[in-house]
Formats: sequence, structure tokens, C-alpha cells
Amino acid sequence: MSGASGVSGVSGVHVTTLRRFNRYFTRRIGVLDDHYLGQDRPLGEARLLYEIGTGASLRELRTRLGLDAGYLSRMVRALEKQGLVRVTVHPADSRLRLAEPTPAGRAELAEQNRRADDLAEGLLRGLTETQRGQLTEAVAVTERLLRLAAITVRPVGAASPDARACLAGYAAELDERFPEGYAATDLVPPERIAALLVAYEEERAVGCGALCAPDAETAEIRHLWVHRDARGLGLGRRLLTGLERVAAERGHRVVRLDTHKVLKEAAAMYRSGGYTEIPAYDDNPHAGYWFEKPLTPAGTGPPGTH
Amino acid sequence: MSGASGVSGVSGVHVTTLRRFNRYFTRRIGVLDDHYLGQDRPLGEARLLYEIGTGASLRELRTRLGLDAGYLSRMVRALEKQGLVRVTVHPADSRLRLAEPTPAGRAELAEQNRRADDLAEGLLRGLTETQRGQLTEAVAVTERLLRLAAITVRPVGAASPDARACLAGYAAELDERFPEGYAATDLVPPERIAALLVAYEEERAVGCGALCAPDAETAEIRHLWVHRDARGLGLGRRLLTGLERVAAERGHRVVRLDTHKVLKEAAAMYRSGGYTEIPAYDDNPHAGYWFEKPLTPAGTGPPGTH
DNA sequence: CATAATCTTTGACTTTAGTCAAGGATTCGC
DNA sequence: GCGAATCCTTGACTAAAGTCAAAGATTATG
Repeated sequence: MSGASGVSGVSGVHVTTLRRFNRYFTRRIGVLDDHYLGQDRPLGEARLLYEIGTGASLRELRTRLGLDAGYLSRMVRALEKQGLVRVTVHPADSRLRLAEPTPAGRAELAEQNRRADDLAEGLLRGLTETQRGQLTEAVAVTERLLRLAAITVRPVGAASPDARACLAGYAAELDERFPEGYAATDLVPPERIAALLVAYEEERAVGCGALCAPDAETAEIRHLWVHRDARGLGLGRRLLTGLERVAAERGHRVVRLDTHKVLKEAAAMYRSGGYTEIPAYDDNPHAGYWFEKPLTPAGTGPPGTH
Repeated sequence: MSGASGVSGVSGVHVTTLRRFNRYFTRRIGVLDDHYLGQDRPLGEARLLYEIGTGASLRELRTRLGLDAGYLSRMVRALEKQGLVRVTVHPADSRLRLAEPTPAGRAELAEQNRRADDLAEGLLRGLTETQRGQLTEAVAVTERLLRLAAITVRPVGAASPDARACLAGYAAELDERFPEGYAATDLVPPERIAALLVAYEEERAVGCGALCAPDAETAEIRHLWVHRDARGLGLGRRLLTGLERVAAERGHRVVRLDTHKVLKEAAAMYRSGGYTEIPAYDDNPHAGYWFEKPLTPAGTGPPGTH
């Protein structure tokens, strides 16, 4: 029916299988879901209540649900009239409104949840325990890969808000994990960052990696970090190879990096990514391993995803 | 958040994973899909055009899409006015109307298809070839298990339309596969069928199996069949065990069956299901193997899915 | 501190989606 | 061949979903 293989190099089998699944899934599960969750309530309101969850600003809801401001305003008002949510002014910015569920709203959310659980249970009840395990496994793999596929890695200014947010997240996490702690002042100052890549999952920054250029020959990778929510997807590796490509494009011939003794997974990733351990090249008090890897000149190999 | 494990015996991990996936998938893919496929057209019309495909009766469309008759009638009329479909009277039954796409409609369908392909390709492009393979595999397993979970097996009168349709499908297929052919008159007449199970996938009969009772001691399984579209799901086994349970409930102590030399897969399934080959117990000209299996009395073991 | 930008509300719409019931045209079942 | 059932159409609605623009209240910015 549809073309066997596009110019993109994506095989037609994959496209066909994914499309068939998509059709099947949205038709069967999506429909059920909408029908049961909404129950006596218009779907829009049910979804809105769900997204409000334990509380959210209208602005957030507007972008998350992609709704018109006027439409949202009215729906929130409707939920408020039904006694399901309470709307307050944001304490710091009084242009913003915050919506949070009342006890009645929470009860309704719990009921929504119960029904969704029932739905899932009903589905699984038709399978043997072995099959349930297989389904869970397959579903987890699917989700992981779909998420990974949706993440884009882009170069970003080192002083941009997304970059700062990621670096702050990085520092905060290291401060937790390092016995000696980690201060924001331990970060490389923006002006010494030669390039910075940020990974975006649906416009949300979920990881970063910086490149410094101590000299023309050598590049140094620093602050490679992936947000907790996006771990286990293979994103660290993607950021790493992305940084290597940038370094190669800029004419560097070798890339080096260090990592803390505590971060065993990181060290393992570097080793399996072609890095070899070398003697200390600086006196970074947080470093426990130093690695380097020769770069193949830019232009070799296929163009990567950007 | 949600209960760890319901009374149903379905573990909470499975429920949670499935729900999370459902949420993620419908939000991310479903939304995209609707948005792209519809384009300038209301979703309802786009979906209708899609379901019309190369042609379909309004009655079929109505049940497939679950629409109100009046609503459907008007939407079809709208598509007709836009020059996308043509409606004709069914040649055999002039109550029925057939809708088929005009060249313009076909062009629009092709465009829909192209966009859906693009969407899937765009998704897959973010993955390595290995990952694409993993995704395709995981997605296939998921679909297979979700389908299987949705199939119900019910006892049905041997003369009911569903039963007749299945038996006709069975006969037609055997006629194709047996070198000596198979006539509808080779089927067991309805009055000699003691019980008949039909498997339903969303109200469509996709498999059957009959039970005869030559004597109080012995039950005989016949006409076990699964529709092509529903093969590879493990449905044959489910019908088989269902029939065995019915036989046990009726007090039979042994169940027997035969199968054609050509149907190697069937023989393999019987063997792995606890059947042992025995000498011919009748002179069925189509039989090549004869099997039997002792039954454990009813009431033993957990109650099964009905 | 004026001006621009942001966030929300409100009024006035339109479009989509869907329901219900009456009735005409056929076909089925006895 | 007659009544029941089936399939479709039409009229008359309702509710949900969504759009657009104007305007009020704040907050950011040069």
C-alpha cells in the first residue's frame, strides 16, 4: 500500500508496523479511555481536571493542553462552579492564576484513576501471567524508544535559560552525590564554554553537555548530564557523540574529560565509547578518572541527526 | 498512587506500566496523528474517508465507526458534495448504499497516507537502525498481546449466523489446503454438535471449535479453526482448552480428535497440549492423525476466563 | 516611568459532533 | 402476500469544542 522505503533510509517494514500499531492502539485503547474517564463529564473538562492534578498555573495548562486562552478560562470557571477546583492568584506574579483541586476535585480524580486502573486490569485479565509480563516488557521498550526518538539535541548559548537550568540541575545532583559536595561556583563560567548542547524532550530541556577548548588541538567535554526523568534512554551517549562531532568539526584532534570516582556508570559509558584512561591533566578536586579519545576528522562518516 | 495490586490478581506493575504507556502514546502520537491526517478537514470526515478506503457500504461504516445513522448519512452526503466519494445502490440489496472514493477522493486518501508515512518516518529517523528494529519488534508484540487480550470465547448455538460463518470459513480453507478438497457437506450437521465455541474479536467472529459427544465417556473436538487475520495470537490453544473445559464440565472423561496429514502446525499444537496419538477411531477420509487426551474432572483448578 | 509584553477574562461567534424520532423504500420470514 | 425487520434519509435539536478580538490588570524593560 504505502511506499516500501522512503528516501530517508527508513525501511518500509518499520513504517508499516508502526502505523498499523498506531491505528490499532488509538482506535481501541484511546476510544475506551476517553469513554470511561469522562463518564458524565465532557472530555475537555475531564482532561483539564486530570492535568490540573495537584495544582498548576493556567498558563502551564494552556501550553500543555494546547488550548485557547478564552476557552481554558471558561472551562476552569466551569470546574470551579462545580466545586472541583479552586483558583487563586499566583503569590509572586499576580497576572498568573493557579488552579488546584478541592477535596471534591481530588475525590473525582481518584475516581478517574480507579476507572483507568480497572480498564487496564480488565485488559490484562484476558492474558496469562507470562503474557502480562511480555506485554509490560514490550510496552516499556516501545515507550523508551519513542521517547528517545522524540528527543532532539541542539546547540544553545551557554547563558541561555535552558542551559542555565540544566547546569543548575547538574550542580544540584552532584552536590547530592559527591561526598565532598558540589557548589554552583565549581561550574565552568559561560564565557569559557566553547559550545553547549542541550537535549530537548518536547521543548523541555532534559540534558546537556559542554565543550571547552583549552587549545586548538584539544577539546574538553564537561558537565555532561541527563535529567533523572530522561535516564535509561541512551541520551548520555547521544550527547557525548554530539559533542565529539562538534569538536571534530572545529578541528580538534583529541577530546578529553574527567569524571568523579563515584560516577561508575559514567566511566563505563566513556570506556565503551572509545575513551581510554590517562593520567590526570589537571587538579580538578572532584575528578577521579581522566579519559581521552582521538577524534576522526570531520566530514568522515554519515551526517548525523542534529 | 494507584493500588499496587487489585483483587483481580493482576499485579500493579503491569497496570501502572500499561497506563503510563497509554497516556504517553495517546498524548504524543494520537494527537499528532489527528492533527496531521485531518489537516483542513474535520476529523470525522477525514476518518470516514479513510474508512471508506476503496469502497464500503454505509452499514459497514456505521458499525465500524460506531456512528449514528443520521450523522453518518449527512457526513457521507458532505463528502459527496465535495466530490470525494460517490454513493451507489447495492446491486443485490437496494436498501444498502455503497460509498466509494472518486479520483479526487483517492488523491486525498493518498495524501493522507503520505502524511501518515511521513509522521512515522520522522519518528523513526531519530533512531539507529538497531533501535528501529527493537521498536518494530516491541510494537508487534504489544499489538499481538493487546489483540489477544481483547478476544473473548463464548458458547454459541451451532445454527447461529456466526457459527455458520466460521464453519463456512473453515470448510473453504480446508478445501484450499487439502489436496482432495473439502465440501461443506463434510461438516458435522448442527444437530450433532453438542457445543460450539466462537472467538470474538470486537464482535467479529474470528474462530471456532465444536464439540461432539459420541458417548457419555468420550467427547470429540471438531472443526477447530482460527481466521487468517487472527492467527499467531495463540487463539487456537485458547479454543482448545475452552472445549476441553466444556467437555469436562459435561462429565466426559476423555477427549479425542483427528487432523489432516497436511496440518502439521495443528498436530504440533495438540501434542504440546497433552494429546497423544492413537490408532484411527473412525474412517474420516480427511484424517491423518488421531489423538486423545484424558480429562481432569471439572471443578479442579482455578476458574478460567469464559 | 512610559511603553511593551504577558496573562487572563469576557462577549460574540462558528463549527463539529452527536442524538432522537418519524418516515420512506426494500427485503426477510413465515 | 403480509407484517416485521432492516437500511437509509430528513428534520429538529443540543452540547461540546474551538476561535477571535477587545480590554483590564500586572509585570518586564529600556
